[in-house]
Amino acid sequence: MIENSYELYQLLEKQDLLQNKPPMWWPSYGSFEVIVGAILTQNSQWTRVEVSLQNLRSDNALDLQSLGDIELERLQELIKPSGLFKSKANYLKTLASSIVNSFGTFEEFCREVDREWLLAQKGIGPESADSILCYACKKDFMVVDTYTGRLLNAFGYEFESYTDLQEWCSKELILHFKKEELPKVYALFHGMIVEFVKANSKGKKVNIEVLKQGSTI
DNA sequence: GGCCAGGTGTAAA
DNA sequence: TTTACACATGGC
Repeated sequence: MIENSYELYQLLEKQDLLQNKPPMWWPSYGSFEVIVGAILTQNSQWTRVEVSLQNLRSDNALDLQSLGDIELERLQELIKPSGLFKSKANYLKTLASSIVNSFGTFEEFCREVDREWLLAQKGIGPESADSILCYACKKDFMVVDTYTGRLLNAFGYEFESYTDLQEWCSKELILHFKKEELPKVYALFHGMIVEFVKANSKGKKVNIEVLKQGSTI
C-alpha cells in the first residue's frame, strides 16, 4: 500500500491539510509557549490547551521566568481546563525553574539542550521531548503520537515502540531531504498526520480511502 | 453515559 | 521487565 514514510509524506501533501494553520503547524512555533503547550496537551485536547494558554497569557504567566516564580495553586487554577492539572502544574513549574538554572534563557536552552536532558525531567516523555525539540527549538526531531500509530495501523503496519515508529517515519525522509530542511519537514509531517487523522476518523478507526485514491498504485 | 483527547509516572505482579 | 492504573477536564 505504502512502502515508506516519504510516500506517505507526499500523499499527505496533496491533501492540503495545513491551509488554515500556522506556518509550521504548531502555534507560536519557536517560542517558549510551545514547551507549555507540549506538557498541557498530554492526554488532552488542543482546544482545552488553548483555554489554559489564554489564562496564562492574561495572567502574564506565559514566560520562562514567571512560570518558575508563580505560586503552585494559582498555576493549577489557570491550567485546570486542560485536565490532569495538579501533575501538569508541578511539571511546568519545576521544568521552568530547571531551564533557568541549567540554561538561563529560553534561547540558550534551545541552543544547548539535548534529548537526554529533557527525558530526565519529570513529566517529559519521548513525545513531549521530541515536540519541544521540533517545535520550540526548531531541531530535526520527528514527533510521533497515537494518531501516527493509528494511521500506520490502517496501512497494515504495527510498531513495537515509540522509537520504532519514529524511526520508520524519519528514516526515508532523511534520504530525500537536505539536513537543513529536516526540521521543517518533520514539523509539517507530524502536523499533517494529526490533521489528517482528526479529519478522517470515526472513534479510533482511521479511514485512509482518500489517501489510497491519491496514490498511484 | 461512556468514550476519548497532540502521555507520563508509579506501583504492583 | 512488563502490565495496570491514576491523573482530570470537557466535548461529543
